[in-house]
Amino acid sequence: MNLKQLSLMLELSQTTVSRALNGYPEVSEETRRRVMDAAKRHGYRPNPSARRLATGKAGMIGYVMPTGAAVDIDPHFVEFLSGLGDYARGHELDLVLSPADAQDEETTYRRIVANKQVDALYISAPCSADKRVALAHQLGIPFIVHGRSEGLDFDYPFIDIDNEGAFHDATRLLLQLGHRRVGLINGDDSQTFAIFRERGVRRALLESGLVLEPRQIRSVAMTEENGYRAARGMLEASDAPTAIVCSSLIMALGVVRAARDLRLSLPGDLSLVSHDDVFPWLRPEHFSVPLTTTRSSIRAAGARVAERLAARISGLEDGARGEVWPVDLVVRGSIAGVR
Amino acid sequence: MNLKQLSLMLELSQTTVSRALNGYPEVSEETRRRVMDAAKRHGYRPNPSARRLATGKAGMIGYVMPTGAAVDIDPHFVEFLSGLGDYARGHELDLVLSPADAQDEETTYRRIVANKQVDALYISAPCSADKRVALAHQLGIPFIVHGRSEGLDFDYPFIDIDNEGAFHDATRLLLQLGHRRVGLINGDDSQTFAIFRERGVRRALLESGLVLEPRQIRSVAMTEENGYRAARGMLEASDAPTAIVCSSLIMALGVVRAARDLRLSLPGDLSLVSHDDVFPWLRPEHFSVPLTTTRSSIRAAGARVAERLAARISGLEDGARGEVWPVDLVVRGSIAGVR
DNA sequence: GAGGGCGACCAAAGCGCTTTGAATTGCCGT
DNA sequence: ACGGCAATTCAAAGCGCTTTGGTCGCCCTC
Repeated sequence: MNLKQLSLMLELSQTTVSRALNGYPEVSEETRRRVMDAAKRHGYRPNPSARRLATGKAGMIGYVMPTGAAVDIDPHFVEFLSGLGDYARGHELDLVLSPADAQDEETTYRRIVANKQVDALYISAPCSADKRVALAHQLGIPFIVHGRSEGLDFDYPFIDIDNEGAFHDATRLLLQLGHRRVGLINGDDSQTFAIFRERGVRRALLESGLVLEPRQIRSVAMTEENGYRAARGMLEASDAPTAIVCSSLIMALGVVRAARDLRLSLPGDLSLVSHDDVFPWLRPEHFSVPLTTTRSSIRAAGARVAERLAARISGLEDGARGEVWPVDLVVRGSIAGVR
Repeated sequence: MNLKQLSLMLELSQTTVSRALNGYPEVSEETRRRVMDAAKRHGYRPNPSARRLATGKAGMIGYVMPTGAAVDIDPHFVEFLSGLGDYARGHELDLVLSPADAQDEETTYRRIVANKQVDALYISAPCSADKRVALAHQLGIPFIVHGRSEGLDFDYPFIDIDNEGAFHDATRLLLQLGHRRVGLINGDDSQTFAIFRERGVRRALLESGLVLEPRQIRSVAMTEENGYRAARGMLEASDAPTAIVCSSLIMALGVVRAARDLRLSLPGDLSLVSHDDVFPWLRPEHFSVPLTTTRSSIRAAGARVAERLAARISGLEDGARGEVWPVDLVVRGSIAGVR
């Protein structure tokens, strides 16, 4: 059943039927009702390929996915995707993942924009002066950044959590508990979120007249093993921290293991705070010692990104508004006053 | 630059240019070279929307992603995706994720097939007599199942790992070490992989004249917490198992935690084997006691699925060949002879 | 030398929509 | 009675490809 057949059946022109269906005002209410009705009855659905060709709109949102043998997709991504899907489902928005060579994402961005394969895209895990953000901006495709990029000479729309505030507050709490040597086990510091978190820790320390020693900070890919190594490295040193702030639950697993290997008890010998993106399959309250966390649902962020992308596509949103979400600090058993 | 301009420029018809570009034989080699050359020089790329409308082929592969507030996407998915992307990248194949109401995926399947939004799709985590597999088969769209479904009255193409063999071998090894009470902490047993794994354990036990008691088996969603609960439940019982086989590393984390809480040492008091899908961020060799695992890279499976989907799209593959991959049994410190 | 076959190319008809520009109608004011 | 105007409707021209159904030479065969 295509438009032609439907219009023949209704004894109307394709124009009128098309307009009726797409809510244009210049069609009488009665006609619209008739058309809508017939369309529903015959299960007519406009062919998206044809519509795409005619309008240039794809009805899809895109994500350029870096791939390569050495590239590991962040497990956070799947939770983000859940959220995106939650929203997109109700709006018949599909998501297209375009795999790209991690060394050369630009080609892929250019391709999907030139081909009009998607109406909007989102960019995740930006670094400073992120090339992709600059490119999307320059190509003029609607986009939302999940996270922030610093050092670009234009504004852009984003949603991010208050990483600096979260880590500041976590660190301040530890300081209030009497800790003086606080270590930071951070994610890869080419990424903005890690920079902000470090900044938060530093600011809190500074407020107490302390500084973050280079030995007390590690920036690594967020795996269990890296968490372990980083923690061990710090904890075996002579000026071992009495508290550690850590950027992901997965690394926190490694930190806990390191503490155990070194016969340090939590929270007696070591206080630990981790950021928690809220995975259903690994919860801080179920660690052997329940973990104090800075918590923000990455899934909720996914849903919000989808919502804003949809708004941008339909012209309901424009401009460069950035949204920064506050982060919960959830206190559990893994922190205590310093001995 | 579109086909028309290019053909004008070359003083050839659109037909000939199109054929030259698409490798049809009825164009002279010289002309083809000229065309190819000009296309490259002017950066001509056929408009995919137009091509789609004309051919009905989308140049994309699809995945219907169940979503909903209560639905958690499996973290395995992201690794699978990595693999898929690794292959797809080299072939300019994009993946479209169509979010669907987990209660009613059929509507979404029908939509994407009717709209010809994708040329082929893959189906993951099938259950017995999986509706989606039946539907894809019936709708006649090329597809590959990652995993298997039993109880369908037709054959279909799939790739799966030898879950039964893996769990059989793991269990047999434990039996050879003298264990007589082996527990199984399995994934949700509506899914085929869990059924096969259980079958493998049962078979191995049977070969030693043993049976798997209902108390010694748990089928749960694969979270850390569920692993913990299941292990605790088993280990606190009077006929506690001396060895546990477990379906995922994440659950194994919970099992280890339970053992620790109960002051059971690994492998002294409890032997543990887990299945390992090979995540970069959580490795069995880095558990406090290195874990013996049945190992199979889910990422490799993703790449293979993409490869076969591409082959199906281009007509290089058809029929219902199923591929079953062997699984490594990697022995590490978490198992020992029974005391 | 007529007929057939073949290699190379082309004009035009789709694919199924949206959108432009125009036509038709009824109604109002003057 | 007539021009003007708003409300509806329409025919046809795109969108940029692929594919059908040719044409046009040219060589080969009998």
